[in-house]
Amino acid sequence: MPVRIDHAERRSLLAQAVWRITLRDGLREASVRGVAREAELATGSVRYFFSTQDELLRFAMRELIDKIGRRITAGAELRIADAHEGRVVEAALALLLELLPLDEERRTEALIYQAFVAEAANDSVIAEIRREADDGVRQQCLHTLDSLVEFGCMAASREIESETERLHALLDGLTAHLLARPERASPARVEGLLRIHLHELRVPVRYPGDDPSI
Amino acid sequence: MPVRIDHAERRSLLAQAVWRITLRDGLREASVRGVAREAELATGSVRYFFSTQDELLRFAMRELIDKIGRRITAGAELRIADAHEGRVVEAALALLLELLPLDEERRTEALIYQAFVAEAANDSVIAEIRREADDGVRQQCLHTLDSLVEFGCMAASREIESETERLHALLDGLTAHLLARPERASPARVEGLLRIHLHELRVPVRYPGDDPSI
DNA sequence: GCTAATTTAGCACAGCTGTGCTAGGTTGTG
DNA sequence: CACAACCTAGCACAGCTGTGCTAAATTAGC
Repeated sequence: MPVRIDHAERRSLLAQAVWRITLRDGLREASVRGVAREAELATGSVRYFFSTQDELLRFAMRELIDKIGRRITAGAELRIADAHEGRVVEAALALLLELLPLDEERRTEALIYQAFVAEAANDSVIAEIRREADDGVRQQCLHTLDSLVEFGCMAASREIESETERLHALLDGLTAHLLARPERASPARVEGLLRIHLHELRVPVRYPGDDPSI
Repeated sequence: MPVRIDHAERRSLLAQAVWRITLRDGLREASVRGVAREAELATGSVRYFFSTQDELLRFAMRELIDKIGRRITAGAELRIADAHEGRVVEAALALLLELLPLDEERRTEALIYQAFVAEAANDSVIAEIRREADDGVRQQCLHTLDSLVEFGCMAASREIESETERLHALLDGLTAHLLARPERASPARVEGLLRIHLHELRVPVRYPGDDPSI
Protein backbone atom coordinates (compact mmCIF):
# COMPACT_ATOMS: atom_id res chain seq x y z
CA MET A 1 0.00 0.00 0.00
CA PRO A 2 1.13 3.59 -0.35
CA VAL A 3 1.81 5.79 2.62
CA ARG A 4 -1.16 5.10 4.86
CA ILE A 5 -2.96 8.34 5.42
CA ASP A 6 -4.67 9.36 8.63
CA HIS A 7 -8.12 9.93 7.24
CA ALA A 8 -9.29 12.19 10.03
CA GLU A 9 -6.23 14.36 9.64
CA ARG A 10 -6.51 14.56 5.88
CA ARG A 11 -10.19 15.46 6.06
CA SER A 12 -9.39 18.12 8.60
CA LEU A 13 -6.70 19.47 6.31
CA LEU A 14 -9.19 19.71 3.48
CA ALA A 15 -11.67 21.45 5.75
CA GLN A 16 -9.02 24.03 6.52
CA ALA A 17 -8.47 24.55 2.81
CA VAL A 18 -12.20 25.23 2.51
CA TRP A 19 -11.95 27.77 5.33
CA ARG A 20 -9.07 29.62 3.68
CA ILE A 21 -10.86 29.85 0.34
CA THR A 22 -14.08 30.93 2.04
CA LEU A 23 -12.32 33.68 3.95
CA ARG A 24 -10.38 34.87 0.92
CA ASP A 25 -12.92 34.58 -1.90
CA GLY A 26 -16.22 33.42 -0.41
CA LEU A 27 -17.84 30.04 -0.06
CA ARG A 28 -19.03 29.92 -3.66
CA GLU A 29 -15.39 29.71 -4.74
CA ALA A 30 -14.89 26.55 -2.74
CA SER A 31 -15.20 24.20 -5.72
CA VAL A 32 -13.81 20.71 -5.55
CA ARG A 33 -11.03 21.66 -7.93
CA GLY A 34 -10.35 24.86 -6.02
CA VAL A 35 -10.08 23.07 -2.70
CA ALA A 36 -7.78 20.48 -4.25
CA ARG A 37 -5.53 23.24 -5.58
CA GLU A 38 -5.56 25.02 -2.21
CA ALA A 39 -4.58 21.80 -0.44
CA GLU A 40 -2.07 20.94 -3.20
CA LEU A 41 -3.82 17.69 -4.06
CA ALA A 42 -5.41 16.31 -7.19
CA THR A 43 -9.16 16.59 -7.45
CA GLY A 44 -9.38 12.82 -7.52
CA SER A 45 -7.69 12.67 -4.14
CA VAL A 46 -10.17 15.08 -2.64
CA ARG A 47 -12.97 12.92 -3.94
CA TYR A 48 -11.35 9.91 -2.36
CA PHE A 49 -12.01 11.41 1.05
CA PHE A 50 -15.27 13.21 0.25
CA SER A 51 -17.34 11.56 -2.41
CA THR A 52 -19.38 14.68 -2.92
CA GLN A 53 -18.90 18.42 -2.68
CA ASP A 54 -21.77 18.84 -0.23
CA GLU A 55 -20.15 16.30 2.05
CA LEU A 56 -16.94 18.30 1.99
CA LEU A 57 -18.58 21.61 2.75
CA ARG A 58 -20.75 20.19 5.50
CA PHE A 59 -17.75 18.57 7.09
CA ALA A 60 -15.89 21.87 6.88
CA MET A 61 -18.68 23.60 8.77
CA ARG A 62 -18.96 20.90 11.41
CA GLU A 63 -15.20 21.05 11.89
CA LEU A 64 -15.40 24.80 12.32
CA ILE A 65 -18.06 24.83 14.99
CA ASP A 66 -16.26 22.01 16.77
CA LYS A 67 -13.14 24.13 16.85
CA ILE A 68 -15.06 27.16 18.09
CA GLY A 69 -16.88 25.05 20.63
CA ARG A 70 -13.64 23.66 22.01
CA ARG A 71 -12.19 27.13 22.43
CA ILE A 72 -15.27 28.40 24.22
CA THR A 73 -15.48 25.42 26.52
CA ALA A 74 -11.81 25.77 27.40
CA GLY A 75 -12.26 29.46 28.10
CA ALA A 76 -15.32 28.84 30.20
CA GLU A 77 -13.48 26.55 32.58
CA LEU A 78 -10.92 29.22 33.28
CA ARG A 79 -13.55 31.73 34.34
CA ILE A 80 -15.54 29.61 36.73
CA ALA A 81 -13.07 30.26 39.52
CA ASP A 82 -13.70 34.01 39.43
CA ALA A 83 -17.33 33.53 40.38
CA HIS A 84 -16.32 32.24 43.78
CA GLU A 85 -14.74 35.44 44.94
CA GLY A 86 -17.55 37.94 44.66
CA ARG A 87 -16.61 39.19 41.23
CA VAL A 88 -19.70 37.55 39.82
CA VAL A 89 -20.63 40.08 37.18
CA GLU A 90 -17.06 40.31 35.98
CA ALA A 91 -16.92 36.54 35.67
CA ALA A 92 -20.18 36.51 33.74
CA LEU A 93 -18.86 39.24 31.48
CA ALA A 94 -15.71 37.28 30.80
CA LEU A 95 -17.78 34.24 29.87
CA LEU A 96 -19.83 36.22 27.41
CA LEU A 97 -16.88 38.02 25.89
CA GLU A 98 -15.51 34.61 25.03
CA LEU A 99 -18.41 34.28 22.59
CA LEU A 100 -17.57 37.42 20.63
CA PRO A 101 -15.04 37.89 17.84
CA LEU A 102 -12.76 40.18 19.80
CA ASP A 103 -9.39 39.11 18.49
CA GLU A 104 -8.02 38.21 15.10
CA GLU A 105 -8.44 34.46 15.46
CA ARG A 106 -12.04 34.66 16.57
CA ARG A 107 -12.76 37.26 13.95
CA THR A 108 -11.51 34.92 11.26
CA GLU A 109 -13.59 32.08 12.62
CA ALA A 110 -16.66 34.27 12.80
CA LEU A 111 -16.27 35.50 9.23
CA ILE A 112 -16.07 31.96 7.92
CA TYR A 113 -18.96 30.91 10.14
CA GLN A 114 -20.99 33.78 8.73
CA ALA A 115 -20.44 32.53 5.19
CA PHE A 116 -21.68 29.09 6.18
CA VAL A 117 -24.70 30.54 7.94
CA ALA A 118 -25.70 32.24 4.70
CA GLU A 119 -25.54 28.85 3.02
CA ALA A 120 -27.94 27.47 5.63
CA ALA A 121 -30.81 29.07 3.74
CA ASN A 122 -30.27 26.60 0.90
CA ASP A 123 -28.87 23.55 2.66
CA SER A 124 -30.91 21.91 5.37
CA VAL A 125 -27.95 19.97 6.74
CA ILE A 126 -25.96 23.14 7.22
CA ALA A 127 -29.05 24.73 8.71
CA GLU A 128 -29.17 21.97 11.28
CA ILE A 129 -25.50 22.39 12.20
CA ARG A 130 -26.12 26.08 12.54
CA ARG A 131 -29.04 25.45 14.85
CA GLU A 132 -26.84 23.31 17.07
CA ALA A 133 -24.20 26.02 17.29
CA ASP A 134 -26.94 28.52 18.03
CA ASP A 135 -28.29 26.39 20.85
CA GLY A 136 -24.81 26.18 22.29
CA VAL A 137 -24.54 29.96 22.53
CA ARG A 138 -27.99 30.12 24.04
CA GLN A 139 -27.05 27.55 26.67
CA GLN A 140 -24.04 29.64 27.57
CA CYS A 141 -26.28 32.70 27.96
CA LEU A 142 -28.76 30.79 30.07
CA HIS A 143 -26.03 29.34 32.22
CA THR A 144 -24.50 32.75 32.76
CA LEU A 145 -27.81 34.26 33.82
CA ASP A 146 -28.47 31.30 36.10
CA SER A 147 -25.23 32.08 37.87
CA LEU A 148 -26.19 35.73 38.22
CA VAL A 149 -29.47 34.73 39.85
CA GLU A 150 -27.72 32.25 42.09
CA PHE A 151 -25.30 34.87 43.36
CA GLY A 152 -28.01 37.48 43.74
CA CYS A 153 -26.79 39.62 40.86
CA MET A 154 -30.00 39.42 38.90
CA ALA A 155 -33.46 40.40 40.12
CA ALA A 156 -35.52 37.27 40.77
CA SER A 157 -38.58 38.96 39.32
CA ARG A 158 -37.09 38.67 35.83
CA GLU A 159 -38.09 35.84 33.56
CA ILE A 160 -34.92 33.99 32.80
CA GLU A 161 -36.21 32.82 29.43
CA SER A 162 -36.86 36.34 28.24
CA GLU A 163 -33.56 37.62 29.49
CA THR A 164 -31.78 34.73 27.84
CA GLU A 165 -33.33 35.58 24.51
CA ARG A 166 -32.57 39.25 24.94
CA LEU A 167 -28.95 38.60 25.88
CA HIS A 168 -28.55 36.11 23.06
CA ALA A 169 -29.95 38.53 20.51
CA LEU A 170 -27.71 41.28 21.85
CA LEU A 171 -24.66 39.06 21.46
CA ASP A 172 -25.59 38.06 17.93
CA GLY A 173 -26.16 41.68 16.99
CA LEU A 174 -22.88 42.77 18.52
CA THR A 175 -21.11 39.98 16.67
CA ALA A 176 -22.54 41.22 13.39
CA HIS A 177 -21.47 44.77 14.20
CA LEU A 178 -17.98 43.73 15.24
CA LEU A 179 -17.56 41.97 11.92
CA ALA A 180 -19.14 44.54 9.65
CA ARG A 181 -18.44 47.85 11.40
CA PRO A 182 -15.34 47.42 13.54
CA GLU A 183 -14.71 51.17 13.50
CA ARG A 184 -18.01 51.71 15.30
CA ALA A 185 -18.23 48.58 17.42
CA SER A 186 -14.77 48.40 18.94
CA PRO A 187 -13.95 45.66 21.43
CA ALA A 188 -13.72 48.19 24.25
CA ARG A 189 -17.08 49.70 23.46
CA VAL A 190 -18.75 46.31 23.13
CA GLU A 191 -17.38 45.29 26.49
CA GLY A 192 -18.78 48.45 28.00
CA LEU A 193 -22.22 47.83 26.55
CA LEU A 194 -22.29 44.32 27.83
CA ARG A 195 -21.22 45.50 31.26
CA ILE A 196 -24.10 47.96 31.35
CA HIS A 197 -26.49 45.27 30.19
CA LEU A 198 -25.43 42.89 32.95
CA HIS A 199 -25.54 45.51 35.66
CA GLU A 200 -29.07 46.41 34.73
CA LEU A 201 -30.24 42.93 35.47
CA ARG A 202 -30.00 43.69 39.19
CA VAL A 203 -32.89 46.10 38.89
CA PRO A 204 -36.34 44.50 39.06
CA VAL A 205 -38.20 44.62 35.77
CA ARG A 206 -40.49 47.54 35.19
CA TYR A 207 -43.41 45.80 33.64
CA PRO A 208 -45.53 47.86 31.31
CA GLY A 209 -48.42 47.97 33.75
CA ASP A 210 -46.29 49.31 36.59
CA ASP A 211 -46.35 52.86 35.43
CA PRO A 212 -49.58 54.48 34.29
CA SER A 213 -47.70 57.37 32.67
CA ILE A 214 -46.38 55.35 29.78
CA MET B 1 -39.27 51.21 -33.29
CA PRO B 2 -40.79 48.38 -31.33
CA VAL B 3 -42.91 48.93 -28.27
CA ARG B 4 -40.97 51.51 -26.37
CA ILE B 5 -40.09 50.08 -23.01
CA ASP B 6 -40.04 52.01 -19.76
CA HIS B 7 -36.48 51.27 -18.77
CA ALA B 8 -36.96 51.96 -15.09
CA GLU B 9 -39.94 49.65 -14.96
CA ARG B 10 -38.18 46.88 -16.86
CA ARG B 11 -35.13 47.11 -14.65
CA SER B 12 -37.35 46.96 -11.61
CA LEU B 13 -39.08 43.91 -13.03
CA LEU B 14 -35.76 42.19 -13.49
CA ALA B 15 -34.77 43.09 -9.95
CA GLN B 16 -37.91 41.39 -8.73
CA ALA B 17 -37.01 38.29 -10.71
CA VAL B 18 -33.66 38.30 -8.90
CA TRP B 19 -35.50 38.53 -5.58
CA ARG B 20 -37.73 35.59 -6.36
CA ILE B 21 -34.82 33.39 -7.38
CA THR B 22 -32.82 34.45 -4.35
CA LEU B 23 -35.66 33.62 -2.01
CA ARG B 24 -36.39 30.30 -3.67
CA ASP B 25 -32.91 28.97 -4.49
CA GLY B 26 -30.37 31.41 -3.12
CA LEU B 27 -28.42 34.26 -4.67
CA ARG B 28 -25.87 31.99 -6.35
CA GLU B 29 -28.65 30.70 -8.58
CA ALA B 30 -29.35 34.17 -9.90
CA SER B 31 -27.44 33.69 -13.16
CA VAL B 32 -28.13 35.92 -16.11
CA ARG B 33 -29.86 33.07 -17.91
CA GLY B 34 -31.83 32.14 -14.82
CA VAL B 35 -33.07 35.67 -14.28
CA ALA B 36 -34.06 35.90 -17.94
CA ARG B 37 -36.03 32.67 -17.64
CA GLU B 38 -37.68 33.86 -14.42
CA ALA B 39 -38.70 37.12 -16.09
CA GLU B 40 -39.69 35.29 -19.29
CA LEU B 41 -37.18 37.18 -21.40
CA ALA B 42 -34.23 36.15 -23.54
CA THR B 43 -30.81 36.47 -21.99
CA GLY B 44 -29.93 39.02 -24.66
CA SER B 45 -32.77 41.22 -23.48
CA VAL B 46 -31.57 41.12 -19.92
CA ARG B 47 -28.15 42.18 -21.07
CA TYR B 48 -29.69 45.05 -22.98
CA PHE B 49 -30.76 46.58 -19.67
CA PHE B 50 -27.85 45.41 -17.55
CA SER B 51 -24.59 45.01 -19.42
CA THR B 52 -23.14 42.91 -16.67
CA GLN B 53 -24.32 40.46 -14.03
CA ASP B 54 -22.80 42.45 -11.19
CA GLU B 55 -24.73 45.50 -12.34
CA LEU B 56 -27.96 43.51 -12.24
CA LEU B 57 -27.38 42.11 -8.77
CA ARG B 58 -26.28 45.42 -7.34
CA PHE B 59 -29.33 47.11 -8.78
CA ALA B 60 -31.51 44.38 -7.30
CA MET B 61 -30.09 45.06 -3.86
CA ARG B 62 -30.40 48.83 -4.15
CA GLU B 63 -34.00 48.39 -5.28
CA LEU B 64 -34.67 46.16 -2.29
CA ILE B 65 -33.36 48.54 0.34
CA ASP B 66 -35.18 51.40 -1.37
CA LYS B 67 -38.41 49.44 -1.06
CA ILE B 68 -37.73 48.61 2.58
CA GLY B 69 -36.74 52.19 3.28
CA ARG B 70 -39.96 53.54 1.78
CA ARG B 71 -42.06 51.20 3.88
CA ILE B 72 -40.26 52.17 7.06
CA THR B 73 -40.47 55.88 6.35
CA ALA B 74 -44.17 55.60 5.61
CA GLY B 75 -44.75 53.65 8.82
CA ALA B 76 -42.74 56.14 10.83
CA GLU B 77 -44.94 59.06 9.81
CA LEU B 78 -47.99 57.27 11.08
CA ARG B 79 -46.54 56.79 14.53
CA ILE B 80 -45.35 60.29 15.19
CA ALA B 81 -48.80 61.40 16.31
CA ASP B 82 -48.86 58.88 19.13
CA ALA B 83 -45.93 60.53 20.83
CA HIS B 84 -47.97 63.65 21.48
CA GLU B 85 -50.42 62.01 23.80
CA GLY B 86 -48.22 60.62 26.52
CA ARG B 87 -47.94 57.17 25.04
CA VAL B 88 -44.31 57.83 24.35
CA VAL B 89 -42.85 54.42 25.00
CA GLU B 90 -45.61 52.75 23.01
CA ALA B 91 -44.92 55.07 20.10
CA ALA B 92 -41.22 54.32 20.29
CA LEU B 93 -41.98 50.62 20.41
CA ALA B 94 -44.16 50.88 17.33
CA LEU B 95 -41.38 52.68 15.47
CA LEU B 96 -38.89 49.96 16.31
CA LEU B 97 -41.27 47.11 15.52
CA GLU B 98 -41.50 48.57 12.04
CA LEU B 99 -37.86 47.58 11.58
CA LEU B 100 -38.40 43.91 12.35
CA PRO B 101 -39.62 41.13 10.05
CA LEU B 102 -42.88 40.56 11.91
CA ASP B 103 -45.17 39.76 9.02
CA GLU B 104 -44.84 37.70 5.87
CA GLU B 105 -43.95 40.58 3.57
CA ARG B 106 -41.22 41.89 5.80
CA ARG B 107 -39.98 38.38 6.46
CA THR B 108 -39.57 37.84 2.74
CA GLU B 109 -37.73 41.11 2.34
CA ALA B 110 -35.47 40.32 5.24
CA LEU B 111 -34.59 36.87 3.92
CA ILE B 112 -33.59 38.31 0.56
CA TYR B 113 -31.71 41.13 2.26
CA GLN B 114 -29.84 38.54 4.30
CA ALA B 115 -28.69 36.76 1.15
CA PHE B 116 -27.34 40.03 -0.22
CA VAL B 117 -25.59 40.85 3.03
CA ALA B 118 -23.72 37.58 2.78
CA GLU B 119 -22.56 38.66 -0.66
CA ALA B 120 -21.20 41.87 0.84
CA ALA B 121 -18.15 39.96 2.04
CA ASN B 122 -17.04 39.53 -1.58
CA ASP B 123 -18.47 42.59 -3.30
CA SER B 124 -17.42 46.01 -2.10
CA VAL B 125 -20.28 47.78 -3.87
CA ILE B 126 -22.85 45.59 -2.13
CA ALA B 127 -20.95 46.13 1.11
CA GLU B 128 -21.40 49.87 0.66
CA ILE B 129 -25.13 49.57 0.03
CA ARG B 130 -25.38 47.41 3.10
CA ARG B 131 -23.57 50.04 5.15
CA GLU B 132 -26.08 52.65 4.02
CA ALA B 133 -29.01 50.49 5.02
CA ASP B 134 -27.31 49.81 8.32
CA ASP B 135 -26.86 53.51 8.97
CA GLY B 136 -30.54 54.05 8.26
CA VAL B 137 -31.55 51.60 10.96
CA ARG B 138 -29.11 53.20 13.33
CA GLN B 139 -30.55 56.63 12.64
CA GLN B 140 -33.99 55.31 13.44
CA CYS B 141 -32.70 53.93 16.74
CA LEU B 142 -30.98 57.17 17.59
CA HIS B 143 -34.04 59.20 16.69
CA THR B 144 -36.26 56.98 18.81
CA LEU B 145 -34.00 57.30 21.82
CA ASP B 146 -33.80 61.05 21.31
CA SER B 147 -37.56 61.19 21.57
CA LEU B 148 -37.51 59.15 24.74
CA VAL B 149 -35.05 61.55 26.30
CA GLU B 150 -37.07 64.53 25.13
CA PHE B 151 -40.23 63.21 26.76
CA GLY B 152 -38.45 62.17 29.91
CA CYS B 153 -38.75 58.46 29.28
CA MET B 154 -35.04 57.80 29.31
CA ALA B 155 -32.62 58.63 32.09
CA ALA B 156 -30.49 61.61 31.10
CA SER B 157 -27.46 59.99 32.70
CA ARG B 158 -27.32 57.43 29.90
CA GLU B 159 -24.97 57.92 27.00
CA ILE B 160 -27.17 58.07 23.96
CA GLU B 161 -24.42 56.71 21.71
CA SER B 162 -24.00 53.59 23.78
CA GLU B 163 -27.72 53.01 24.08
CA THR B 164 -28.12 53.45 20.34
CA GLU B 165 -25.50 50.82 19.67
CA ARG B 166 -27.05 48.48 22.21
CA LEU B 167 -30.54 48.91 20.82
CA HIS B 168 -29.30 48.55 17.27
CA ALA B 169 -27.45 45.33 18.08
CA LEU B 170 -30.51 44.01 19.90
CA LEU B 171 -32.68 44.69 16.87
CA ASP B 172 -30.22 43.02 14.51
CA GLY B 173 -30.00 40.00 16.77
CA LEU B 174 -33.77 39.76 17.09
CA THR B 175 -34.09 39.99 13.32
CA ALA B 176 -31.71 37.09 12.90
CA HIS B 177 -33.63 35.05 15.46
CA LEU B 178 -36.99 35.86 13.90
CA LEU B 179 -35.70 34.62 10.58
CA ALA B 180 -33.84 31.55 11.74
CA ARG B 181 -35.78 30.43 14.81
CA PRO B 182 -39.35 31.66 14.50
CA GLU B 183 -40.57 28.98 16.87
CA ARG B 184 -38.45 30.49 19.60
CA ALA B 185 -38.54 34.16 18.72
CA SER B 186 -42.22 34.75 18.06
CA PRO B 187 -43.47 38.23 17.20
CA ALA B 188 -45.29 38.47 20.52
CA ARG B 189 -42.23 37.50 22.50
CA VAL B 190 -39.98 39.86 20.59
CA GLU B 191 -42.37 42.70 21.23
CA GLY B 192 -42.33 41.87 24.92
CA LEU B 193 -38.54 41.89 25.04
CA LEU B 194 -38.35 45.20 23.30
CA ARG B 195 -40.92 46.63 25.69
CA ILE B 196 -38.82 45.54 28.64
CA HIS B 197 -35.73 47.00 27.03
CA LEU B 198 -37.37 50.38 26.49
CA HIS B 199 -38.85 50.56 29.97
CA GLU B 200 -35.46 49.92 31.52
CA LEU B 201 -34.09 53.02 29.93
CA ARG B 202 -35.96 55.09 32.52
CA VAL B 203 -33.69 53.78 35.22
CA PRO B 204 -30.39 55.63 35.58
CA VAL B 205 -27.39 53.54 34.54
CA ARG B 206 -25.66 51.57 37.20
CA TYR B 207 -22.06 52.18 36.29
CA PRO B 208 -19.62 49.51 37.29
CA GLY B 209 -18.07 51.70 39.94
CA ASP B 210 -21.37 52.44 41.67
CA ASP B 211 -21.53 49.20 43.55
CA PRO B 212 -18.48 47.86 45.34
CA SER B 213 -20.07 44.42 45.70
CA ILE B 214 -19.82 43.51 42.05
C1' DG C 1 -45.05 52.93 -47.30
C1' DC C 2 -40.45 53.92 -45.96
C1' DT C 3 -36.86 54.75 -42.85
C1' DA C 4 -34.56 54.50 -38.76
C1' DA C 5 -34.35 53.68 -33.90
C1' DT C 6 -35.33 50.32 -30.38
C1' DT C 7 -35.71 45.88 -28.63
C1' DT C 8 -35.41 40.89 -29.02
C1' DA C 9 -33.56 36.44 -29.96
C1' DG C 10 -30.11 33.58 -29.81
C1' DC C 11 -25.62 31.73 -31.50
C1' DA C 12 -20.56 31.42 -30.24
C1' DC C 13 -16.67 31.26 -27.35
C1' DA C 14 -13.90 30.06 -23.65
C1' DG C 15 -13.99 28.53 -19.32
C1' DC C 16 -15.72 26.75 -15.35
C1' DT C 17 -18.48 23.13 -12.69
C1' DG C 18 -19.56 18.20 -10.18
C1' DT C 19 -18.96 13.68 -10.73
C1' DG C 20 -17.90 8.89 -12.91
C1' DC C 21 -14.30 6.29 -13.94
C1' DT C 22 -9.89 4.02 -14.84
C1' DA C 23 -5.05 3.27 -14.98
C1' DG C 24 -1.17 3.56 -12.49
C1' DG C 25 1.95 4.17 -8.68
C1' DT C 26 3.39 3.07 -3.90
C1' DT C 27 4.40 0.17 -0.13
C1' DG C 28 2.99 -2.92 3.96
C1' DT C 29 2.43 -7.72 4.59
C1' DG C 30 2.76 -12.68 3.53
C1' DC D 1 9.46 -11.48 -4.51
C1' DA D 2 4.68 -11.07 -5.18
C1' DC D 3 0.29 -9.87 -3.89
C1' DA D 4 -3.07 -6.79 -2.56
C1' DA D 5 -4.63 -2.77 -0.37
C1' DC D 6 -4.50 2.22 -0.54
C1' DC D 7 -3.99 6.39 -2.67
C1' DT D 8 -3.14 9.57 -6.59
C1' DA D 9 -3.58 11.46 -11.03
C1' DG D 10 -6.20 12.85 -14.39
C1' DC D 11 -9.23 12.13 -18.46
C1' DA D 12 -14.21 12.34 -19.98
C1' DC D 13 -18.81 13.84 -20.01
C1' DA D 14 -22.58 16.75 -19.82
C1' DG D 15 -23.96 20.86 -18.36
C1' DC D 16 -23.62 25.20 -16.67
C1' DT D 17 -21.52 30.07 -16.60
C1' DG D 18 -20.69 35.41 -18.28
C1' DT D 19 -20.20 37.95 -22.07
C1' DG D 20 -19.47 39.45 -27.15
C1' DC D 21 -21.83 39.78 -31.04
C1' DT D 22 -25.03 39.78 -34.99
C1' DA D 23 -29.31 39.35 -37.40
C1' DA D 24 -33.96 39.99 -37.24
C1' DA D 25 -38.30 41.80 -35.70
C1' DT D 26 -41.12 45.61 -34.43
C1' DT D 27 -43.20 50.12 -34.82
C1' DA D 28 -43.10 55.61 -34.37
C1' DG D 29 -42.52 59.37 -37.16
C1' DC D 30 -42.08 61.16 -41.75
